[in-house]
Amino acid sequence: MTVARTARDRARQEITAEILAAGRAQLHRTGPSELSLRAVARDVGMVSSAVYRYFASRDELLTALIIAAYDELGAAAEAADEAVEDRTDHLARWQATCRATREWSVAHPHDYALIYGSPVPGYAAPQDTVMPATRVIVRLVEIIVGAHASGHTSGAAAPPAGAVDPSPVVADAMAFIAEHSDISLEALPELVMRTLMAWSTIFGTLSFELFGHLKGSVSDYESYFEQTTLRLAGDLGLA
Amino acid sequence: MTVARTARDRARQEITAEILAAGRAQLHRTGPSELSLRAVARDVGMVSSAVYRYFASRDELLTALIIAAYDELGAAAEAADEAVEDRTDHLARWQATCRATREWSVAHPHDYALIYGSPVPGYAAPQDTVMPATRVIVRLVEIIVGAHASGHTSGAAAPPAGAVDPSPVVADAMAFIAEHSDISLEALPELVMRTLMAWSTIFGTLSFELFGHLKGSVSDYESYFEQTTLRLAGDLGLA
DNA sequence: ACAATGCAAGAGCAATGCTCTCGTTTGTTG
DNA sequence: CAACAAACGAGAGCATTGCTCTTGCATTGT
Repeated sequence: MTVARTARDRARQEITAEILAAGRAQLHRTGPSELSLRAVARDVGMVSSAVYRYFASRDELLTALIIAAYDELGAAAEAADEAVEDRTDHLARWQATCRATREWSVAHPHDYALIYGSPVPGYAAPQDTVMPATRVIVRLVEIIVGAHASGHTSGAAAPPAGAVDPSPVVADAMAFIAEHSDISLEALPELVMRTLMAWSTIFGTLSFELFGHLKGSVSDYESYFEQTTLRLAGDLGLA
Repeated sequence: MTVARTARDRARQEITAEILAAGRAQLHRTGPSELSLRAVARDVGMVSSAVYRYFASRDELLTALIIAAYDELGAAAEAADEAVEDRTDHLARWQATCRATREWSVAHPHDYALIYGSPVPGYAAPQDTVMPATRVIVRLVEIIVGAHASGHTSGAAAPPAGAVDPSPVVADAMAFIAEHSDISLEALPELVMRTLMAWSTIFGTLSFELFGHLKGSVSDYESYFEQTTLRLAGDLGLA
């Protein structure tokens, strides 16, 4: 956060925040594709053209909202993990992190759709969004690798017959982790593979729930999710 | 398909199909939320108001396109399964069905986003869409249950310690299968639970791939998907 | 042959994203 | 302190959207 020097700078920051908040509020009422820059302008008592002094386009406003959503979700997940007192109970940490992810998602379905739903066409996520987007999965990786490093594991799911060495497939993911964190996961490609799968399962399940694909198949979404993440933890060898 | 009796009926069916095709084509160029009824009208050489004789609203056009997409995907998956000659090789059938699902999805990303992305706000999927939507998962269930019924299985993943009986959680799904198919899966709640999870993983993975969430983590999407479904098959006990 | 119906066209409404041009306010520089 | 440049808010305007309504024309079944 840069310090606001002049009064104008301060006003600019404030108004920018106001616009973002109004956009946020409108997002909760309508939905990503329905977000109207004019309506946001009305909410903050400005004329539509004035908003363009702060955001060059509707997409730029969306990008800011996307980053905010990623950060909020990431913070919620991290906080839930850190609230677990026994830091060696990796299963509890895993479940808490997953649970917080779901709770934030069902509490903010429109924000969830904004970041995990279909991208708005023609909109390419700028680089600013990638770091906030990784917070949840990075935390999950930390928990899993931490468990394996400290030996708090039971047997993880073994690769089935016919499976090839997943090293080349997950090489990029391993490189990313190696670069952006101090976690060491050399010689654990199968675990990384399973972690990616679990990650996909978690958000696939949430998307299914929030987008209505589980209607008719599952009634108690919370229990279903809980049982799902529990089995994923088992597959990952979390004791 | 009802037989077109009068010339007027025939023209109506033809024009309806033309509108749908134009909508389809436009969808491939832009995206669900960008689909413009006026542009579709222009494509088929009509004025926008004329289209309303065939579809009461933009949402109704979208619904028709959604059903078409579900049916196309379902048909592709079923055809891939049926192309496997050895009907007892349930693993091959599973992999073929999954592979076809992905192939259709990457070939039709916009149609995929239409059915598995964020729903358009205020739009509630009408009842007509639910049966076509179930074709893929029903086929997957058939393969899995068929394998278990005929004994072509190795050990499926066991529920981890602390897991509760998933029966109540998956009761609705079992009731649905019992009603809409002749598959018998009594006393297999854990398998149903794992099947739902695998289903979520498959489409979670596809959503991640198509919506750009795997960028930077996976480079060879095809191999990654293949290895993913292979492990899911293992978890489901497919030999 | 005729009345009823189906249909396409056009005008029109409210709303959208975005651009451009105005004065006005603000901050910096000579 | 004065002058200039940059930032700013307001308003008008453009092209576009989904949708409604009315008006005629063509097709249909009797």
